[in-house]
Amino acid sequence: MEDYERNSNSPTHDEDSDIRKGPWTEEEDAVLVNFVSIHGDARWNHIARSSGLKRTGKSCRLRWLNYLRPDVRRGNITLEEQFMILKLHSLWGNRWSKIAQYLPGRTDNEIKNYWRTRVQKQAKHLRCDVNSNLFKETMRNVWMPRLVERINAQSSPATCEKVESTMITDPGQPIDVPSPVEPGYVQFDPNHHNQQLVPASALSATSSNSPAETLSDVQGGAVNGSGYDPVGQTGFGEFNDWGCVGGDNMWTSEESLWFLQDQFCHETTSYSYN
DNA sequence: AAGGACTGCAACCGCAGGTGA
DNA sequence: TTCACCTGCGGTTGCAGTCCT
Repeated sequence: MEDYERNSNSPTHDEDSDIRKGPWTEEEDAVLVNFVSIHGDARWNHIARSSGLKRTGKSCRLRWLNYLRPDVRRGNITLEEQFMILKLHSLWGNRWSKIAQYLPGRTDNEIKNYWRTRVQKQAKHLRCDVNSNLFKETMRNVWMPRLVERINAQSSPATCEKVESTMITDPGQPIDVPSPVEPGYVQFDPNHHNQQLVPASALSATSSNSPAETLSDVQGGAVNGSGYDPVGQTGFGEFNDWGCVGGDNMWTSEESLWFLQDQFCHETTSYSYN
């Protein structure tokens, strides 16, 4: 995506003013980074005016927070981060900035994009609203347990206890709220029984460097094993982990729920449901 | 090979809340 | 108290890259 910015045409100018819009250039980035390093990341309108950048303060702030900030993490959303997003979204809804506080280095914009492009896509394929009970049930009872399986599978038994039933929360029960983590650290313990801080660098070294460990992999890997999202693109006529059938044979919500309940019976052999 | 469809994500927009004069 | 300005947030858009037919 960096290429997108670097290769795209130069930013446009507002007709009425001299304000630039569109992708940032390397030169603009350099100016902004230099200016923020000297004057700090506050008073964005002042920065915009004083730096000579023909950008609005809002634009400068956004560019800094979402891209130029030194601690911003880029790359795939890890399994742990996916779990946190699902869990926190079930608590707070579209409070992206609040959710982002619990995912160090991830921006609200990135999380928002993740939700819209990955999660809402699944709701679409289930033919249900992302806020519907059916979708929430699917997320809680199918997707999150699978994430846990994957997380456990990639964790060393010596260093990470098997994640057990209590992380799969009862729909009627509140989910325990984790605490915001200190910058530069990633906190992950789905149970919150073994709260621990793990250096973000360590986590990214193990998880984010694995391109296949994406949501789509979690969704379809067990069935199709292709590494390519079978739900969003292909997988017609095949069951996927969301308990629906793609393409023209898409299940109705009722059928999905029926499958889900059946699936859930199997899930509970591994995860007891409190 | 070509072109249409789809995807992912950076960036913009509008609004609300906070703050200070 | 009111107004103007600033900041932050969530929603939306635009577009390059990728995939599919």
